Amino acid sequence: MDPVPGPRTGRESRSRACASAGSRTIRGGQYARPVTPEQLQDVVRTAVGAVVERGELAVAVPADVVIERPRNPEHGDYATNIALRLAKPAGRPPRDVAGLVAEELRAHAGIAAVDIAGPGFLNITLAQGALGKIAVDAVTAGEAYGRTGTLSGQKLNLEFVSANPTGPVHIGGTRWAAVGDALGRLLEASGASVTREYYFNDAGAQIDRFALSLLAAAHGRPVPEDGYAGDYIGEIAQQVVDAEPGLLERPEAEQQERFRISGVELMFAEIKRTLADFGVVFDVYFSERTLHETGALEKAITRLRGNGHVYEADGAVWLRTTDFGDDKDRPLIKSDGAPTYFAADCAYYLDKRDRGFDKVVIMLGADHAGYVGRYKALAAAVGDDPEATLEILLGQLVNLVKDGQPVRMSKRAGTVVLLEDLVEAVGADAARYALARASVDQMIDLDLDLWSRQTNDNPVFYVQYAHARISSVLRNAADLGLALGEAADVDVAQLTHERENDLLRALGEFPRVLVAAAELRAPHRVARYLEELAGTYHRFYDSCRVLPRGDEEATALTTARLWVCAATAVVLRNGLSVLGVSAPERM
RNA sequence: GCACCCGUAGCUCAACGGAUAGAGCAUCUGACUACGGAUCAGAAGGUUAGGGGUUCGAAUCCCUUCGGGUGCACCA
Repeated sequence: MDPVPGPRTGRESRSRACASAGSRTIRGGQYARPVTPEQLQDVVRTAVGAVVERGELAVAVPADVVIERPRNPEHGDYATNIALRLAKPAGRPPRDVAGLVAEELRAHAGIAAVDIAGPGFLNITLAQGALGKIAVDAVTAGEAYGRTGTLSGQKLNLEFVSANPTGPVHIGGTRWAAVGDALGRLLEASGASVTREYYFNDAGAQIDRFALSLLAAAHGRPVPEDGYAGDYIGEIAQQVVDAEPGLLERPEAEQQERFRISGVELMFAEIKRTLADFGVVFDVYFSERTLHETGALEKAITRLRGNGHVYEADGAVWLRTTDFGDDKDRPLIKSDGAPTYFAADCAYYLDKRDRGFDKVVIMLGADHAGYVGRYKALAAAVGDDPEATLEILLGQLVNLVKDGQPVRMSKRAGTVVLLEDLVEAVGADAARYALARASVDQMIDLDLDLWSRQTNDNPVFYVQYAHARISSVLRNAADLGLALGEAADVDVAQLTHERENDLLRALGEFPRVLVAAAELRAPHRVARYLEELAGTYHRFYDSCRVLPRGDEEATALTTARLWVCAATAVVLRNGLSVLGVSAPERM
């Protein structure tokens, strides 16, 4: 995928310019009317700097200032805990520190009020009507709203799913498809260059078993020991036979080879198609076999040996991963001379690094948690700092529940719930949303009965409905001949209703939500935010009439509210887009 | 036995060390002769598994007990 430079908003570049301007005292200067948390952050930082400069406080001006959106509306538009943070280093009671900073902030033109609350929180109320600018910013930026450059310059390789082409993608892989793809979009929204990669094993015992299973199926024989069952085996076997008439009369070894090659090809095509229908497309599908064929494997071992971490014992070749915190050393080459899967992992990691990726990110299921130690060790063994170049994200597995009973899964027995089953039951949007809205640390119980009912239990409808509703309002506005007009002509000061302010503050949070979600590798935060935003819009809609009724005339307030609607639609669209979920204009 | 993840409302799940722990669904009570009621307002529902500790402040960090999941191969 092409690197997305992440168009920046003017707001952000101003923010950066200010950050580097130092702690100069600015009274109503840089941000005459700060409205976004980012702007307020700079204002607070500047205020602290001024207090320090006057010698009233002996602390270093903090680089990051936490601006929160208080849950309780009585606590103002924004709040900061800066005084609580500075109290200890300053050797002063929090409320004293708060008083000094508050006084400085009150002098700022765009700030209407500053209250000291509780242990020393500063509750900040902005000038009346100031928040409306957020709507103008969002609409003006459009698809770029929320995109930042916090990760710009980073070249990341994001590997996920990586299911072997011996069967269809099951529910576990589906979770990584949904979360991994969303994470990719999220990282791109923060300015990173992301390559989505799928590593597949097309050499080795698993594939042999797959080929033997196809062979058996084609001859009507029972599934071999350790073979794969499932309807798809018979179907693929049939496809191979159809494509190569007379295959079954050739020597068995030759047949097996043909089934292996064609079978993998067909199975993989099926996997790609299913994933594409799910909205997930990889930039690179990396074949393990190529690592063997190009000699990359030997080169990797040679390099590890050169670094002095390889030894031989019991006829096998080992990597001393215990030098880097692993539980036990890992074999690279078995005593029978065959390379291990781990050896291919080493070569693969080096290949990614050679391709210029700053960081290698791998998403694994919890059933692969045991691999983290050896991965980290191999990165260290080639001379990298694993903390900097390798990130392994572990996700808990998906539990299936049907009739109140857990569904046991076994790929080889053919009792699996597949990606396509889930999509067929609830649709791609709901499936992606539901899987992406839970933290990956959380094991999720997926009730198949509930999902197959296709009821409104899924919050994705709530979010999508908000978008459809806004679309309807904007359509009706167009029918009435009402347009947004130019940004410069909007009188945002008209927006003073409490529900409007709630909504505007929520819209202003979006960029920070994306930044935090990207940093924490937590796409589910975006989903949670969207649910909250949808609710905030519905409440606004309920108490703030947008369009004129009957023969009423449109007013400046009408236009301003249309901007608020349009801005909300922009954020819902951008947020859903990160999750790979559609934002329908009608439902 | 060792390691990692988890334990939050009846259910499914949120909550960068911050204020009164939040949503959706389910339950109860209300609101449609004007922008989509797939909505909104309100109620009820919690000792954040239990116990210690760290500090201005802990669901969050540390220790510990209990409970659940996963992994501990010269398999891939």
